[in-house]
Amino acid sequence: MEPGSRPSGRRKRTFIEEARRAQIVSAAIRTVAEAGYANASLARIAQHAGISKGVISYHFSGKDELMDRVVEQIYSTIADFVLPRVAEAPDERAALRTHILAVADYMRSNREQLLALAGIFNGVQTPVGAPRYRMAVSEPVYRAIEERLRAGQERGVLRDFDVRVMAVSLQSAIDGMFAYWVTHPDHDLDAHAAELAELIDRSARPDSADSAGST
Amino acid sequence: MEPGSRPSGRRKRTFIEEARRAQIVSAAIRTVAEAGYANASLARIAQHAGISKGVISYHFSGKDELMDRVVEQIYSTIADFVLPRVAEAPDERAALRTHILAVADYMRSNREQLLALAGIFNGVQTPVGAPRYRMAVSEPVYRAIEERLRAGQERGVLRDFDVRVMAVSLQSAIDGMFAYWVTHPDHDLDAHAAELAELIDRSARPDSADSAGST
Amino acid sequence: MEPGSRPSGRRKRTFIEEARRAQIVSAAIRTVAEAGYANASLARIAQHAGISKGVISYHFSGKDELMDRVVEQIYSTIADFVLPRVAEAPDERAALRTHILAVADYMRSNREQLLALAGIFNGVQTPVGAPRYRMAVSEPVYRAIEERLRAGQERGVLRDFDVRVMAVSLQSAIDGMFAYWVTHPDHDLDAHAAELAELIDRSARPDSADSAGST
Amino acid sequence: MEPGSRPSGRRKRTFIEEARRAQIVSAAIRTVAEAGYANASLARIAQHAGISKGVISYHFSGKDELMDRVVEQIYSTIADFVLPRVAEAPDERAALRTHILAVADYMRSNREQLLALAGIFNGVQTPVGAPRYRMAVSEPVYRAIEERLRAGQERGVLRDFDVRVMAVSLQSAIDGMFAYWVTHPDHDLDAHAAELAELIDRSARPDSADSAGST
DNA sequence: GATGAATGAGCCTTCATTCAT
DNA sequence: CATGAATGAAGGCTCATTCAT
Repeated sequence: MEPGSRPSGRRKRTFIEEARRAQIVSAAIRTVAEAGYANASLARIAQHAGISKGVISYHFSGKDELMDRVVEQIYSTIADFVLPRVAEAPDERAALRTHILAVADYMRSNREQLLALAGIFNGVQTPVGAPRYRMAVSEPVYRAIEERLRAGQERGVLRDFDVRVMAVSLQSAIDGMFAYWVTHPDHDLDAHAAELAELIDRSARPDSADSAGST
Repeated sequence: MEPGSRPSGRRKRTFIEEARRAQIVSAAIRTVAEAGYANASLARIAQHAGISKGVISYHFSGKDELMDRVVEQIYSTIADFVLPRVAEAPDERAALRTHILAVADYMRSNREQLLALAGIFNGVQTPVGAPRYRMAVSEPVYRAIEERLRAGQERGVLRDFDVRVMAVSLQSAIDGMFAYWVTHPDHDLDAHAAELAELIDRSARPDSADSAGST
Repeated sequence: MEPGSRPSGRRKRTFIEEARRAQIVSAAIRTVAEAGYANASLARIAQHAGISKGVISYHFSGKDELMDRVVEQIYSTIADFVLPRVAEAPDERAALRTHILAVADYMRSNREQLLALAGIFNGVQTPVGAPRYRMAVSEPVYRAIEERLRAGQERGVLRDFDVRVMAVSLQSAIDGMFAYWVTHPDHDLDAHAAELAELIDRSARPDSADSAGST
Repeated sequence: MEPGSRPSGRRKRTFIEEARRAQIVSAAIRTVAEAGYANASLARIAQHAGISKGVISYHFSGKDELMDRVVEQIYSTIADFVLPRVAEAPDERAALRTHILAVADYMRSNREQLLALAGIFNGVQTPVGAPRYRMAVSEPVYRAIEERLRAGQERGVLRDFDVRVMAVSLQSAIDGMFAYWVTHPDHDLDAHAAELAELIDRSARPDSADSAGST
């Protein structure tokens, strides 16, 4: 019975098997980042990993599953970096600023993951046009952000905007910042992040507030 | 002598040829929207247009040129709709709001163009990962927005933010709005647009201002 | 009724039609010479001639007929140059030498025709592998040469070799000379021709003869 | 990791892979011989070999490499047959005769190789018209022949002709003999070869010599 | 007579996937 | 567990040819 063939059966994986999967996922990230999703054939990924093409098929049910794991892995790595920092912010308004700066901070040294994500997001589309990855993966992120926003609103440090719109706009602006950075490698990412944080803060703070409290 | 073989010579096109090109571009938009860039093969596009595959090669030098024309066409159509409305706004601060609402207004009835654009933007990538379309095509848009922003700053209706960051963030938030709408067809696009306009206005207006002047 | 559709009906051609055919044949020669037979598409030939693709199909029944006419035309032009010179040779032994030198003389200033011929000869093959052009076109040439050789044998100025083998070898050595010249443009064609003439003379002259009589 | 993708690294090949490559090369020879280079598509070659089209792409980097290997293989097979016989000849003058007879002897039972070579030589052309195969492949052959000729001249068994012209003419006459034979299957190849050997001997022997010494 | 337009077959290649070893 | 080998579909593209205008 092949490992990849079980959608939910979740068999225990051997250590060596996990290692191989991690190695392949990592090679996939590098490959998509370098060559784009369209050119990231299993052959090229295997070559990057220094293994044979068949191995990938053995460990993953197909290209789709591999890409799912890639996205999963990147997201969880980002979360591991960002969440602890955000948790330390004094309040939800400050957390917004921290969130933006931390993500930028992380991505500055992990461009490959950025490129891979972007490549996969738009490269893999279901026929009906609904990008399956973006949705499946973004929803939990939106939820988490919204929860924080709502808490801030209740506590009075954030004004009463639509949390979903804010979450979507925030995430989009961050993505846009990265996209711009990718095409303009000399762009000052940290300065951009700081400026964006200011924009978001102004759009989210209560009417009476000025910007004093959040730096 | 095939039409597509002229690299730059810009030969005069017959009426019927223009019609065919338009028909093919339109079919390409529909196809990319429905199936994603990766699956938008010339065969499928031809099928959508009800013509033979060779016709496309006859009228366009290749898939790349076709996609260039698609992007070009969509952008100019959007501009034709949005720019006149923006020009009527009383000042640059109001223009920001108008811009967002107008684009949303247009896109509400032109979802396909949206999907096609998104598909092409990330589907066509140069090996180094720099999406060639997005950059080439976004730059003029950024420039136009920036000019307006700077004018507003000089006139004092907008505060002194970094115009490039604002332009990128604005455009991203709009794109994000559409992306969300695409995956959530029941989402209230106009309400989202109004809310986004408010966010942007708050982040762009001078410190002393309140939201009174722009509604 | 289209001109090209008559295999043997030989309708009278208008002057303008003949001009077009000549123009197309000439463009075909240039194209095959430059790009090789495989790359000499009707489109490219039409482009060379500055006319539309359809014109060729109108005047010739197909690519095959066009190529037939090309070969025909080149052969007859060569014959027009070579035969008068050969006819002036004092005897058949001298004629051999003259033949070689005259052909070389002609080809030196008509490389394109050479290249075109070579391209067509091997480019167009019938499925059974018997190059149809070479045979159909070479036979009369062999016949003419053989006739002269036989006359020389009867008159005693040539020894008693197999005339067909001599004709084939002579023609091949000439072709080989040109082929070599084509790939080595700096090669001294005239010197080669003179040397080859000596080789042939030695192999064809009667046993008792020395080379004195033929220079 | 596909075998064909290694540009020069010369990886060790498995036995089974070599077998497949040989099988494909052999099928290619048969196909080109039967249908001509232009019609020898990978599809037809695969069909001849009884395998799927993809297999060829798997084992060879492309059609070009396959054809290179075909030429290589044929040449080395011919050399393996001819060279030992030539080496046994008493002197260089006799070697010339042996060379012609041996090649004819070999080709008599390997017509397909002949046809394939001819097809490839002129089928594959660089745009500038310089047949890449013929030159690259013929030069070493010319060199080898010339060396022998020069040795014969120094030893006094051959007269003092231009060795390059002789090599080209000899090779051409042999090729012409085969070409004729191909189009005239009933032609007596051995008789032709004997007659050609006589022609060459006469053109190459020293002035004083008669044909006595070489029969 | 000539053209632009359209066709559809065929080309070489790449690819995800399967399978025997 | 891993590999090399094979498959067959699909991709973009070129081409000779046909035909209405």
